[in-house]
Amino acid sequence: MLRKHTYREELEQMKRNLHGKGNTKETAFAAVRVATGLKTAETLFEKAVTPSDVGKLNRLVIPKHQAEKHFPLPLSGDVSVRGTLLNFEDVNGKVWRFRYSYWNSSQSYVLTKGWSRFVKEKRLCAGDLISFKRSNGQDQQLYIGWKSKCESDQDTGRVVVRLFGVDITSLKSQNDLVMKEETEMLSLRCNKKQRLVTTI
Amino acid sequence: MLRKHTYREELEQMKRNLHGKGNTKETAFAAVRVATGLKTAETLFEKAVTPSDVGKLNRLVIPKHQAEKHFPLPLSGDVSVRGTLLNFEDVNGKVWRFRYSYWNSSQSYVLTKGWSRFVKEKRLCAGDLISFKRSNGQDQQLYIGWKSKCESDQDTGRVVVRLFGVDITSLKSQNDLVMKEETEMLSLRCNKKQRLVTTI
DNA sequence: CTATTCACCTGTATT
DNA sequence: GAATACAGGTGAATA
Repeated sequence: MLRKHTYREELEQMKRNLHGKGNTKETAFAAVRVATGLKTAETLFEKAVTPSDVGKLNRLVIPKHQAEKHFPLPLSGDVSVRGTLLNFEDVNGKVWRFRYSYWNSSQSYVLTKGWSRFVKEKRLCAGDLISFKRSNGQDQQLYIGWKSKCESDQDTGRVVVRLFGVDITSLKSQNDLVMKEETEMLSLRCNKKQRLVTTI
Repeated sequence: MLRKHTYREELEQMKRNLHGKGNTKETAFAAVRVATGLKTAETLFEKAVTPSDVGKLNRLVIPKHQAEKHFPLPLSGDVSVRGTLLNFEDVNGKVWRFRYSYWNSSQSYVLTKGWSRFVKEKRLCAGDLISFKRSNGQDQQLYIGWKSKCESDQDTGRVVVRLFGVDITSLKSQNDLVMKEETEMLSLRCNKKQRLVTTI
């Protein structure tokens, strides 16, 4: 099913379709799949966020082993620099820029600046699962995903369902990726209203 | 009783005695008195520690007046620097390095880093009395002392009494300084056993 | 002002 | 036993 070699072509085709004539629903969905690149992104690791990760400390601890394996800090004269910025794209195509650094005092790797905004927008709760992925393509684009620990409550899909009264329960049986793409297409058109709901 | 002018001579004599022939018990006790310098240390001030001082805040508030009088923070361009490190020697000769700084938010002077370890090792409880002293000698060495608010329970002397079954109750009538020096001489020889007891 | 960010710190659980 | 990882904190600086 993976078609890495046609990726760039698909992206170009998507752009043509979106800005040109054939902007059908199906084309748009495909565009999202391509734009987010998740179909060819490998999951680097996942973490169930702790109360502290989503609390007032405004930071996410990256387990050391995963951090050093997947997010090595750039070196400056044989010493890791203080921090750097990492860009992650979410399933909606939104890019999140986080400050990523190492805290000497606690010997731990953390995402700091920008993280609290992600927690707020995604309504992350303790126990929710976040995932970090990297595109297999040339761009090595990083992605960030999230899943409610209880798929049946605060999930994005549910919110949209209640918003528009549209029965898309059948989408639940499909995989999360497709579901989130569908809900994203809805939220793109009704962004403000959804925000109102999601901030209740 | 103070014999400041003979201090350095006494120290030299102590060294000669310790490393030479005459290492009697009395000489050793004198050596401790000299080494700790407490006999010529003046007490700067005392404080009965509060529950917060020995609790989870991991800090000791130094009364402002005493702090500014005795522990002025170094200046850097007419402004007190953020913090500094102060070394205090306890009666056992152990050096405690505390971070000492001023908290703008509470307008108070505090000992932070290192303080909780002192609380734990000395088993400080709310109401216990701590004292700060400074050597009258050239070194201006700082000392820290502590006294249980209830001399008859967890005092260091008592622990040693129970440990070795030696009746040194008479020492109680002497001043704390001498008592602690005596008990120190015992603990120096029986360090491990005492630790076992004091960590019950 | 408040909220966020930053660079520290520590107790506890685990290895 | 010691060393490490990290969840849960802090004050201060900044936006």
